[in-house]
Amino acid sequence: MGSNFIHTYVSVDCVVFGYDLENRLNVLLVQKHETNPNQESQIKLPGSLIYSEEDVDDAAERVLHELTGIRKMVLKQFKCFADPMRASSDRDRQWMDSEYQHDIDRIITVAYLSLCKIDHKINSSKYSTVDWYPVDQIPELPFDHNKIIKESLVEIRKWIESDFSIIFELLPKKFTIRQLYQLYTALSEKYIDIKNFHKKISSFHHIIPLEEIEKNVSHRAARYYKFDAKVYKKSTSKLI
Amino acid sequence: MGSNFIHTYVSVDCVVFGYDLENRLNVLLVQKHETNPNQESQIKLPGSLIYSEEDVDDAAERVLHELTGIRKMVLKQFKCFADPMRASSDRDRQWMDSEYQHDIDRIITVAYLSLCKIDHKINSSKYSTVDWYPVDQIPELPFDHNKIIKESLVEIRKWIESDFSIIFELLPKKFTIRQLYQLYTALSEKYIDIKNFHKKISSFHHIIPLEEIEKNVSHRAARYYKFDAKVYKKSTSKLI
DNA sequence: CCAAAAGTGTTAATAGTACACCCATGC
DNA sequence: GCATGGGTGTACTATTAACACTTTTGG
Repeated sequence: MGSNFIHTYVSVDCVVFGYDLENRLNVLLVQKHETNPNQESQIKLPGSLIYSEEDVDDAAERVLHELTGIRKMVLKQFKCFADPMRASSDRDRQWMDSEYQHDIDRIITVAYLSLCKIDHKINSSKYSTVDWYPVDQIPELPFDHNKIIKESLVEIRKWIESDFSIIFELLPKKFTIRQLYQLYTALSEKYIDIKNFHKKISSFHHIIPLEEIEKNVSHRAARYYKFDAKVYKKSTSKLI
Repeated sequence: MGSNFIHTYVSVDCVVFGYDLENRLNVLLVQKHETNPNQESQIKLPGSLIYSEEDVDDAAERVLHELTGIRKMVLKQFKCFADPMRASSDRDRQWMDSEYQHDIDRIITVAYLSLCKIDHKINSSKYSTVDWYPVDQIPELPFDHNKIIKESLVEIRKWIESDFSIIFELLPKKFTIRQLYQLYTALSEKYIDIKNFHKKISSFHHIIPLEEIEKNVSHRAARYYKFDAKVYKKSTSKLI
C-alpha cells in the first residue's frame, strides 16, 4: 500500500503587499539570478521549497528575509494550494526540471500574506530583480500564482477587518488622515464619510497628531499622525 | 542541489464539531479497523494522506465522507501544520511505519474544520469506532492532534463571527431561541442579554417560528424555530 | 402559590450618519 | 476670488443595553 499516496515537495510562496502614493495596492514580484544560463528568467511570486528540518512558518520568514533584507515582517499563513494541475503547463514543468535538476511530480504550496511600507529599502540577497506591481497590472505568472494573488486580496480585506492596526504596516511612519482614509476605503467594502472618519480617528489615543504638517499643497495643509502600537495594545477600544 | 529540500507526504486532518444537549462542544475522534493485528489501536483525529491526483480540499471531503457517510458537509481549510517535530515520538513513528509499511521521514498535514448536527447518524465506511468527545475531555492524542484541536477552537469562533449562519449546522433542524442563545454565547466572547437576543432573533425573517413548542418542561414551553437559508441569502441584514 | 423560563414593552445611552460651516493654501 | 481639501460642530437616526412586566407550565 501507499503507492497511491503522494510523496511531494512542499513550498511556500509569499504575497507581499505595499501601498503606493497613487493610492494603489502593489505586490512584490521577483526574477531570479540565473544559475543555469539556459533557464528562462521569469517573473513570479517569491517562494522556496522548504528544507527538511524546517517548519513552513520558518520557511516563509526565510523567504521574506532573502527577499527584502528585513527581519520581523508581519506574516500570515492563509491557504495551502494543492491542485494537482497547478504546475501542469510545459513551461512550469521545464522550470521545475531546470531549477531542481531532477524529476518533480508535484509541488504543493503554502501561501503567506505579508505587508511592507512601499518606501522601505528592498535589499534582496537572492533575487536579481524585485519590483512592485500594482494589483491591476500583474502580468501572467507561472503556476497558479495569479490565482494566489487573487485570493490574497480577499484575505487582506478580512485581515484588516479583524485587526485594523495592521493597516499601519502599509502606511509610512507619519501619514495624514486622508492617506489612512483612502487606504481604509480601498480595503474595506463599506463607505464611510471622510469627515466622520476624521472625527473618529482623532478620538483614538493611539493615533497621535504630530507637529509636522504637509508642505506645498494647493489647499490647507494636513497634519501628520503616527500610530502608537503600545497605546493601542493597552486600549480595549473596538477599532472602526 | 535539492537534497536539502524535503520530499514529504501530505495529509489532511479534520476537526468535526458537534454541539450536545448539555451545552458542550464535542469533537469526533476515531479508531481504525486494524489490518495489522500487531498495530495498537489509537484514538485520533480522522485524516488521510492525499492521493497523487487529489487536491487537499477533495481529500478532506473524502475523509469526511468515509467518516460519517454524509455528503456535502460544511468544510473550511484552516491551517497547514508542518512542525518538523510533529511526528517525532516513538509511538508516532511506529504507527507511521505500521500504517504505511515503509519509511516516512515526515508528514505535513493540512487541517480542516467541519460542523455536524450531533444527532445525525454516523455511518463510517473506514473507522471501527467513531465517537463524540466534549472538548474539555479530549484524551492525549498522537502527533500534534491536541494542538490542532486547540487551534480549531479559535478558528470556529472566528468563523461564526464572520458568518453567523453556519451556527445552524450545529443545531437540530428545530431549536429553541435559548438553545441558539447558549450556543452563541458559548462560541462568542461577548455577553448579550437573553431578552434582547430574543427580540433580535424574532426580528429576523430567516429564523422562522414553528407551531410546535416544547413539552414536559417545568416552565412556560418555548417555541421551536427553524433556519431558512434561502431567505437568509436574499436578505442583506447584518447578523448579530 | 412558587420557581423558572418565555416572551413583550419601555426607556436611556451610545454609536453612526448627514451635512453645514469655517479655515488655510496655491493658482 | 475660487477650487480643494482640512478640520469642527450640530442635529438626527439607528442600534444596543438595561430592566420591568406579563405569560405559561410543573410541582
